[in-house]
Amino acid sequence: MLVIYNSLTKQKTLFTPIEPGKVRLYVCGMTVYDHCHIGHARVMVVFDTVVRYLRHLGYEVIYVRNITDIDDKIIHRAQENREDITQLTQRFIQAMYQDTDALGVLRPDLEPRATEFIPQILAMIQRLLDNHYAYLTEQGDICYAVNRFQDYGKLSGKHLEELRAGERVEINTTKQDPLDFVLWKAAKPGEPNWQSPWGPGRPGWHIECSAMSTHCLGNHFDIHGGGMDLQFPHHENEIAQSEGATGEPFVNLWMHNGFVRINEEKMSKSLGNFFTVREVLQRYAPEVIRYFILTSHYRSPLNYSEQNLELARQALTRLYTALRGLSILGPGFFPMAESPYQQSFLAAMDDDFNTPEALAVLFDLAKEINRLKNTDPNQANQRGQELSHLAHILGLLQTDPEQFFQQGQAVEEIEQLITDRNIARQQRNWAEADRIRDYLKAQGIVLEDSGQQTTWRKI
RNA sequence: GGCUGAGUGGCAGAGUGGCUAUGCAGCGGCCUGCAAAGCCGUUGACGUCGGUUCAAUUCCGGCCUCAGCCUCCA
Repeated sequence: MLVIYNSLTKQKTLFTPIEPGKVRLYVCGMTVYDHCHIGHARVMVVFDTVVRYLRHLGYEVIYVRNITDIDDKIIHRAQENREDITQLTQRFIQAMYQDTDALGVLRPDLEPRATEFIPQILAMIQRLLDNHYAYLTEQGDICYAVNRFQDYGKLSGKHLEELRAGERVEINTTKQDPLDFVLWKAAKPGEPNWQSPWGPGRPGWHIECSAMSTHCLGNHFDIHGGGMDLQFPHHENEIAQSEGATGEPFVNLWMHNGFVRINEEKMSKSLGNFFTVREVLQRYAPEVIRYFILTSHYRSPLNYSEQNLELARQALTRLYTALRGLSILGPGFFPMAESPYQQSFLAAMDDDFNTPEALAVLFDLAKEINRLKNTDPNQANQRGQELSHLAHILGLLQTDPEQFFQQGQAVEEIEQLITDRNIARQQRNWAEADRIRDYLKAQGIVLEDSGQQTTWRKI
């Protein structure tokens, strides 16, 4: 029985899809004006894991993750670069795919882009105007009238009065209420724009997600996700827009993942303390980054540090070591019916996607495999199969162990040296054998002798 | 100031009203030419002050500290 924490009710509740057996899920994706950083990687990996698990449970999942390809930051960046906007966004969309593919993030089923949904956006704004949730300002913008929406603040636990008290003074505004937000921005000279009944302009940030999610998944769908920082105002505004326009409940369950932190501080663009995925990939295998993300529960903070990445590398090494030398058929094969490991794993994942606990089960399994390797190779293979099967749900352990250990090293040279060393060992020339081993160790290659065989791995 | 969330052993990080989380590191042993890996055993913890209870790290309350949102942000 899958239980998920709902940001809307601030409680864990039994997950019940609107339509039995089907899950409709929307996640706020990237604004494509720069490379993915580790914070983006976390959203991608977390919800990829959610989708993988839902599918494992047998749900038919429609996973939608949008791309924001028009907004202020994109326009500014394009101006800075003296680059065409489409060229800029295309470039970073490609870069995003490189990063997410590396991390084992499966592509969403639908990936709507704001610029491709202008008609739907205009239609929704028109409905909001018709329903008196929106108004035209003197500047020609369309704004959402926050006080018209009864439940405004229900997601973030905020009240209009309190928000107003802390409001910063905005100058030159023609809004009726400082908390009102823009649905449609009238075009300024030189800015990209689209035709609308209210003149040329472009969509505000929040409206695209309302238009795209309801268009792709229907007015009322199961799960909406994103980073914690989107809870307010972005998701709050999405609710106001969608429910205001459709008159139906928008989303049953809101999931928000925690931040990546550096030195007890949020990793963010504005603080400038971020690492891009491609930077980190230069030093760590992609799977290490994925593992690292899954070591902490998705709602907890994730502390980024070189040391923690190193811990992740070592932990993953232990799992791959257990798999080493076994014959694994692939994640689809899993002959065992009743298994205490599988049971614990599923129980952990059923409890709001508790990946740290699920990973702990993988280590229990690894220990069992290591024991069995000497006593019952057949059983060891079976458990190895199980390990691979369960890890697959998390998107882990899907490469060949030797490949993981070798990581693009000059394999032939190393194996020649190992052969040389083993000849020396046969001749009981320990000095020479140790010299070769130390030489390789200095290059980060560790040798392991077992019986007649010598294996190696890159640290 | 308002609203969230968190404080667990050397580090990372789950969890539980009484029973070993897990990984890395440490200690003792097995294995090994010596190692490495692996296996067996083992040390070590729940911010603080009260309350509830036979029993609290786990429930309740106060306090302290930290992070986040309230402005673009995953």
